[in-house]
Amino acid sequence: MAKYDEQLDRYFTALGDPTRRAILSRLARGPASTSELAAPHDMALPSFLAHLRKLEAAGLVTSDKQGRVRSYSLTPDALRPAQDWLSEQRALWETRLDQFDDYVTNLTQERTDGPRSQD
Amino acid sequence: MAKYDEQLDRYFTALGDPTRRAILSRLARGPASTSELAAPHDMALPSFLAHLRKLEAAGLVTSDKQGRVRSYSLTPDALRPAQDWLSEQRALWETRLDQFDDYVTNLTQERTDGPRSQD
DNA sequence: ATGTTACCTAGCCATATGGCTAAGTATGAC
DNA sequence: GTCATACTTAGCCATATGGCTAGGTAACAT
Repeated sequence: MAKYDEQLDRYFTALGDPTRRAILSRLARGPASTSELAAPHDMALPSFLAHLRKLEAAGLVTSDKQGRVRSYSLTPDALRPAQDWLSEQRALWETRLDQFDDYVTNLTQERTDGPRSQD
Repeated sequence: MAKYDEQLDRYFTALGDPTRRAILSRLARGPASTSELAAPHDMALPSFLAHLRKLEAAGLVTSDKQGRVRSYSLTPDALRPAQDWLSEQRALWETRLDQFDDYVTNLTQERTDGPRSQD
């Protein structure tokens, strides 16, 4: 499964930067224009715009330009995919940690010197 | 809050790569050695090792070397922080989307021409 | 002791990322 | 029309990232 999910790449990569997470937190308090968003960040505007573009490419925010002002807001269900992926993984491997626990117990008791390739 | 959470940076950045997510999925099926993990990836070993190191630096996996074999396994609660951050953000902004809805309604009714800088 | 296996280190290279300045475009104000 | 505002584009630069080969080092096998 998963034929190389580039969207998920952009997603997590976008979240892996403090400036971008700060933007998201700020937007959580309501929509804002480019310059409003940029103000607290000590960074030239073009550099800042690059972050906004990445967030938008990742589907985390959307923007709408009216006149000369571009307004950004959070994409409503944007974090769902990440949460889904994470909880899926977590479920998978918590199950597995249990099974592994079994396996080790088993091994200790039986002393079967086999490899663990159980793929 | 959040005085620049570098761990969260490493975390999300580590997840933002298909090879590394594949490693995690593989490990969800049980611990494995370096070469077992590397096998399905068409990549030179040193390049692959770099991914493993990033996952470990992010706290997503742990490793243990016995003899000449290093075995990797998932860090049990590793995905919690990411999940927590995500659901916190989501809660925040879903609340806010409601509040914003209120705000807009209010604005439409009262016609108060105030700025929205409420940070 | 010699060889093989399994991993590690060092160093190189190409591209991506994240920052900058300078200059351009388009809208709103006068 | 002229000017200020609010982005946007273009192009430069330094560092980080992700890949490679070549050559270790340490453990197991013979």
